[in-house]
Amino acid sequence: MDFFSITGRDKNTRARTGILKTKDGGVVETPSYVVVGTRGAVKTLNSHDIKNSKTQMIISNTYHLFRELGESIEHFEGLHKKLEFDGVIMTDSGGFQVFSLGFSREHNVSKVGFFSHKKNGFIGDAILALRAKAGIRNKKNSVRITNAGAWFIDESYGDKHPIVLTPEMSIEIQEQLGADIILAFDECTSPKHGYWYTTWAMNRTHRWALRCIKKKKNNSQLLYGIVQGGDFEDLRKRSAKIIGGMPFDGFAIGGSFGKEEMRNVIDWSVPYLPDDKPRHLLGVGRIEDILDGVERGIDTFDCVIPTREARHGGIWTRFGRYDIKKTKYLDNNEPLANGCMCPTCIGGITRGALYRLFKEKDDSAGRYATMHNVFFFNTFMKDLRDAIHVGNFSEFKKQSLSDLNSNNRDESR
RNA sequence: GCGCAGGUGACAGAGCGGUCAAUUGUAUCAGACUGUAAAUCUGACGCCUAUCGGCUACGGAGGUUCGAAUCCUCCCCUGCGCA
Repeated sequence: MDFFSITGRDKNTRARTGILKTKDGGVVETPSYVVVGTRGAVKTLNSHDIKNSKTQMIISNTYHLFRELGESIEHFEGLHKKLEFDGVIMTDSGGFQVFSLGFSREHNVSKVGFFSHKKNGFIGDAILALRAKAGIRNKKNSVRITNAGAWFIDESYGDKHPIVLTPEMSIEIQEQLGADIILAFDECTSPKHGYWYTTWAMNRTHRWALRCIKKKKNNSQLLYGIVQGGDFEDLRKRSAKIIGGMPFDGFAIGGSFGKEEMRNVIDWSVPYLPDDKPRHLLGVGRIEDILDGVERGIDTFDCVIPTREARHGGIWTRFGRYDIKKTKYLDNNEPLANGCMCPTCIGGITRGALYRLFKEKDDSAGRYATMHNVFFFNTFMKDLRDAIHVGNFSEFKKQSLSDLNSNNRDESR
């Protein structure tokens, strides 16, 4: 049962290093970045690319895989086979989709902060009628939440009837998907919800957590509980205390909140979570956020930023992000980042070359960019671990932030 | 030379009497992206102006009309067909 061991601590903060060993022999050094592979694949990458980009962990998603696999999930080969990945795999429970397909759309809020623009797709009358029948008032919201579970009426799947996901189903599906670490089914709430709704939802998440624990059969998987409670101090503390007191193997902090609130949320939650178990911060992964999280005792992070932004032409370096699609990179023969040892840069793909691939809409553009970004984030985590090991975390954080901010003047490295 | 089809903003291509500085796509520029509704989305995109607004524009020159990218005449140019 000793799957997580702490190997080092920072003297002045809650930052720590550890080793996470799963029951199938997967080993991860923390703090670590979890690469997102929602549908059982890291977009644009093959298994070699994933490995070559130094990936230790991948997270896939219950909701999307369940929708995609349907009945055939019974014969699913398992995520390790699907991804051809022998590192550690997590699955999200589908709890985030309760939010991202639900109130996120209704309230126009994202994981951190608000959407800067509205995204309005066309929704057919049949879907709207189904939603109305299910008691969903808002046109954009496709989720009905009850104490039993969540009902999805998703226009992108052209649903003819609501698709149910309950805590029990989520666990069952996650057992079939076969990740090393699975998550309790929770309700991620919106910051636009008030105190009472957030309390109500949080209590429901707590009850769902118990149902997940009860349902779980597979002993080779580790189950994490999820702390909710919005951006309310007393709720976060209560949730951390309650979830932290349940027999989970690890803990995650979830929710949608503002950038400033995020630090508070972690500070309120972490002290109530068992110190000897791993702590995951769900869906957060900008460099500055990682530094803030690690400083506050977070061990693992997952985020779409390295992969999604890569596909959008965003190239990460320690000086921040730049857009490789800008014309000024046309004849630039430098590597994506100076001294970078990622497969893309080592492979001789220069900025000019990648610029051209993006302009030609070549499929490999996203792949090269993704490999670079994933490698960058993973390497950043390695440097961060090393800094903690040598008692240098605070200096590392300061230097990293200073490098990031220098991006305003010169993003050329 | 004859016949037909055309010439619209960087390009492609709508519009065919007023609501047209002109739909749309591409390109360009700027921005966003945090448990993936996302290889996506938003905004700008003739000139001047912070804004109101003004100015110049739909091959060229005239004309008809209160009013023309849209109708008429002539001219120039392009593509296809026939000689």
